[in-house]
Amino acid sequence: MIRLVNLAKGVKNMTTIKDVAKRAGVSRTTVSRVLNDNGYVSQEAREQVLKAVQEMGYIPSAHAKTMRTKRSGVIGVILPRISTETASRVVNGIEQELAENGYQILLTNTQLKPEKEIENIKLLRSRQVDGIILLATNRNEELLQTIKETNSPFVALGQELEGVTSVVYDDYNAAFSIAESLISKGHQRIGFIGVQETDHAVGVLRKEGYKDAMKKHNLSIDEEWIQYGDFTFESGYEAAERLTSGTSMPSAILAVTDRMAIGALGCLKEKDIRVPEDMAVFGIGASDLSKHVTPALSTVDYFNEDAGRQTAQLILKQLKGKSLENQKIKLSYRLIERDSV
Amino acid sequence: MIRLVNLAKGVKNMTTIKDVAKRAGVSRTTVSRVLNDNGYVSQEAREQVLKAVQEMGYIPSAHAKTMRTKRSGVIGVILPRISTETASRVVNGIEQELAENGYQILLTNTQLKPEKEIENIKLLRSRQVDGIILLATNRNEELLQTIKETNSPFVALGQELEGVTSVVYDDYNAAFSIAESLISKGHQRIGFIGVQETDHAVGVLRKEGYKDAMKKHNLSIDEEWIQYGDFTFESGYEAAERLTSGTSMPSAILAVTDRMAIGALGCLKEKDIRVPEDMAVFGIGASDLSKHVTPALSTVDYFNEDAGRQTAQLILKQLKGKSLENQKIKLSYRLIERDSV
DNA sequence: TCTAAGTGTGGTATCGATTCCACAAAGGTT
DNA sequence: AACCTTTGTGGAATCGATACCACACTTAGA
Repeated sequence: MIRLVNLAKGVKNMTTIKDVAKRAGVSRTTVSRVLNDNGYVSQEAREQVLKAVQEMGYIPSAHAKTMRTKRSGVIGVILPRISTETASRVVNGIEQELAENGYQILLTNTQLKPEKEIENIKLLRSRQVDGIILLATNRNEELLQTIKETNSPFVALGQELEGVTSVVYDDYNAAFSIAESLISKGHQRIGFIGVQETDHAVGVLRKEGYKDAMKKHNLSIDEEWIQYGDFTFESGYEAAERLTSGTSMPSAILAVTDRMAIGALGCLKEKDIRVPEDMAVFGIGASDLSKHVTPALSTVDYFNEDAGRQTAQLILKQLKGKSLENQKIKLSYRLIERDSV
Repeated sequence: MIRLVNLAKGVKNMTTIKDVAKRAGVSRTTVSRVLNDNGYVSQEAREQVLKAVQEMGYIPSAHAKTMRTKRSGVIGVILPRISTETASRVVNGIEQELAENGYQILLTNTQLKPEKEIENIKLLRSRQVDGIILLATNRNEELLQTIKETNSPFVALGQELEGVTSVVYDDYNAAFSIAESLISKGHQRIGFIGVQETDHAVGVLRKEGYKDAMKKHNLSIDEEWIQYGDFTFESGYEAAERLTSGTSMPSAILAVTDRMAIGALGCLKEKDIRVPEDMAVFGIGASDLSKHVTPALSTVDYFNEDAGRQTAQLILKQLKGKSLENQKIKLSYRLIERDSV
C-alpha cells in the first residue's frame, strides 16, 4: 500500500544506505560493513559498494547512527559569552584537541544568565552529546543538581564545582603573586578593582589572594582601596576614578581583569597621573590589548588555549570510560611585567 | 525472545516517550500530541502526561525527532578561525537572531584551510543541519560546486560567491572612503598594507578602492607604497618598516586590518616617526584594540554583530521556504576618525 | 431515529543506520 | 565420507519519535 506522507517543505531526499545497497547489488548490511570496516566482506563486494558510494555522493546520516549506537561524536560547550577573547581562546584549544580525536563541538551561549546554563545543559542532553564542557562563571545548588542528573561526561572550567571534574585557574596565587610583585617594588598602598562575588573564582579567590599577600607583608588595606567593576572598560575607568579621588590614594592598582585595568589606564591618563611613576597598574588575562596599550599593561597569562586543551583531554578520558569523579586540575600561570609597573 | 544487545559502554538509559506513555496510562501518540500541541487531547490525558513528564525528567531525543521530521533545528556555522574578534562578534549576532527563533548553532572551524571548508560542509550535512552559514575567506570552483550540491539553505558572509546568497561588507567603498578622507586632509602620498588576493574581499576589493580613490584625485602610487602582510601584528610591523625605509616615504598608511595597522603603529613608534604629525594611519575593523592603543587608531566599523544578525535572517527566510537564489546584501560601514589621523 | 460532523485515542509504518542471528558455500581435518 | 571452521551475505529487530489511518464515542442537525 502506498501512503503519502506530508513532510516538511524544503526536504531534499538524501541518498540512504538502502539506495547504495541497491546500486551495489548487495544488502544494507554489507554496505554498513564496508563503511565501518567490520565483519567479513569479499573484495568484490567491497569494491562495488565503494564505487556506488562514490558515484552517489552518499553521506551517512549521523542521526540514524547516533540513534542506533547511542554515540553522537559531539561534545557540547557552554560559554558565558561567545565574543570574548578568553572564550575564543579556550574554545580554540578545546576544538583542536577534540577535532584530533574525531569529535565535533556544539556551542551554546548563556549570555551570562545562570538559568540559561541549566537550560542549555538540557538542550545538549536532548541532542545526545557525548559530553559537556561548561565554562562556568558562577556556582549554585540547582546547577550542581542538574549536572549530577546528567550522568554523562562533564567537565567544568573556570570554577571549582563540588563533585564535578573541574579545571581551574590558580586565581588565588595569581593575585597573590601580583600583589607580592608590587610590594617587592616598594608599593605599600595597593588598590584593588574586583568584581561581584557570585563569580567565585574571579570575585572571591582573586580578592583573597590580594588581601592575604598584603597581610603577609603587614600592610593594611584602606577600605577605599577596594573597588568593584563589572568586567567592562567603563567600570574600570570609574573604579579608578574612585580610587584616585579618595583621601589616601594608592600607588598601585591590581585589577582582576585586563579590560578593567585598561579602563583604569584611560582614567589615569585623563587625570595626568603618570603610569608607572605615580601609579603602577596590573591586570589579569594577557589579552591582546594588554600588549598594545600605552604603557603596555603588566598582566598574568592564564594560557587559555592550553586550558581548553586540558579540559578537552579530561572529557576524552571520561569518554574512554575512566571515571574521574571529582578530579581537579589547577592550571599554572605566568606573570608578564611590562611598562605599567 | 530476549536478545542481548552489546551497546557501547557508558550508555545511560534515557527515559523515552514509551516510558512516559506507560506511566501516564496513555499511548505514545497521545504523549507526542501533548508535547507538540497538535491533535485532540482531553484535559485529563494532558494533565497525566505532563505530570509523568515532570516526574520522570523526560527529555525528548532530538535525533529521533530529526529523523522523523527531517528538521534538526540546527544551523551550521563555518568559521575560518574561532578566536578572532571579528568571528566572535559575527557569531554573537548570528546566535542571538537564531536563538530567538528556536534554532541552535553548530560551529566548525576551518583553520583557514580551504579544503576544510568543503569537508565541514559535508560534516554538517551528515548532521542534517537545516542550513549553513559560511564565513568565507576565499572563493574557488570546488567550493561553489559543493555548495550547489548541498541544496539546503546556505548563506555566505564576507565574500560574494557566485550563485550563492551572500552578505558582504562594502570593502571597496570603505577603502575608497578612507583614502578620500586622507586625501581631504592633504595627504598626497598614501601607502597601503594589504593581503594576498586569494581573499577576494580583503585582498582585492580594498586595494581597488584605495587605488581608484587615488586615481580619482590624480594622485600617482609609487610601487613601493603597496606592501603586503598576513593579518598579523608582526606582518604589519614589517610592512611599515618597508614603507618607511624606501626612497620616498608616504605621509599616510592605509592598512586593510586593524591588527596590521597596530603592528605598523608599533614600528613607527620605534622609529620615532610621530603619528599623526609625520604619518597618518588608518585601519579597518573597529577592533577593541583600535580604541585603546595610543594614539587611538582611526578605523572603519563594519558592524559585525549586525552582519551576523542579517545573515541569520537570510537563513531564516530561506527556511521559511522563500527562495532567495543568489540574493546579495551589501552592508554599510562607518568611518571612525581618531587620533591617528 | 438516523446520519453527519466533531472529538479523543491507539495501532502501526516510517525515518536511516547498526547488529544479532541464521544460513550457505568453501575449504580443512580427521 | 562425515564433520568442523572459516568466510560471506541477508533478514529482521532495534534505536525514539512522528503522523497517517482506523475506530469509538459524543453531540448536533434533519
